Amino acid sequence: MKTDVEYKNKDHQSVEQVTECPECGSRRLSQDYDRGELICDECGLVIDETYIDQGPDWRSFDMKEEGDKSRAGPPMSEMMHDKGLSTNISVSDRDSYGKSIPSKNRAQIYRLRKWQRRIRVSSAKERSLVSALKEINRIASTMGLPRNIMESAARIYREAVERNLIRGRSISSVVISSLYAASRKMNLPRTLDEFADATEFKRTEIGRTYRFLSRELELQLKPTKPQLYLQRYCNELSLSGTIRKMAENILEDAEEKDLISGKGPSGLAAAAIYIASVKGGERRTQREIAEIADVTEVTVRNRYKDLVKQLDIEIDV
DNA sequence: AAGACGAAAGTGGTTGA
DNA sequence: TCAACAACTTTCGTCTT
Repeated sequence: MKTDVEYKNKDHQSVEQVTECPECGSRRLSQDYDRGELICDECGLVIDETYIDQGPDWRSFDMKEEGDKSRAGPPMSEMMHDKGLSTNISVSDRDSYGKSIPSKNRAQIYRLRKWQRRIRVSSAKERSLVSALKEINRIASTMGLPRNIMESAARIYREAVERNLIRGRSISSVVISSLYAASRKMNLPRTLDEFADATEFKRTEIGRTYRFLSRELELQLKPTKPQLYLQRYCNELSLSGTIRKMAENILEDAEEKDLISGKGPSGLAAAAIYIASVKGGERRTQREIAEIADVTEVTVRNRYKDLVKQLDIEIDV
């Protein structure tokens, strides 16, 4: 909870200057843009969770080009109801040369603008889409979900609207379920409980709507792998990459022996972390881990006893 | 005193008749 | 709609460090 705070950068100015790992001094850092993280190759420490790709957004095809393309205007985004592509007529009464427009034409321009607005946000569908996208943005921000999840959720929501799946359901329940689905799709899952806590909906409601969306849109998401929780939990417990790797191996073995399916993934992740933390000499109590993973100590206990027994792990407590 | 342990009863959700 | 069911939780007394 305390040690890795120094490495996180709140303001992005200083982010680029990080060239070596504060933990082991290695200069081999890699950027995981999908997760928005800067990670040390040697020890696996997450140096910055909010790393942003500041490179050019296009490949360049020769050396000359490299310098000048760089960032070229806002990217097309699912987060804008028109994907950021529509035209807007300026509000000033000037033409493109900056000369003022004769007053006899002003009325015409005004009408143009009016119609432009109407075309842009035309139907009721469009208008509700705008508010839904705002809602996605709001919830994702409070939960600290990265941009790609928002984009993905927006895509799922759009699809749901197009297929008329909203009928009989509240917009916000579909919004939240889209976010939940997106978080799983992007391999950065949050539990239903986490979404329930961040919103006014109950877990069951979100789950129900999610299953509905999943079926109708054929999202085909596989059950959440416990491994996907390791990164986040280990971070919050200030555990090193070595421990995370150990826990990952344990879960990998468990997966091969078919001990995973049917069990709650967060409980399994918690148990694997507990075993790894004890064996790797960075012990955390069952309670600490249970708290982070949002399960009880008893569950951590039961899962880890299972794993130890079935995988023949020796462990001295 | 804190942590780990495990038994037993309770909870909320799924499934299948 | 109801009962069986599995996973997980709550609670609590006991043992270990």
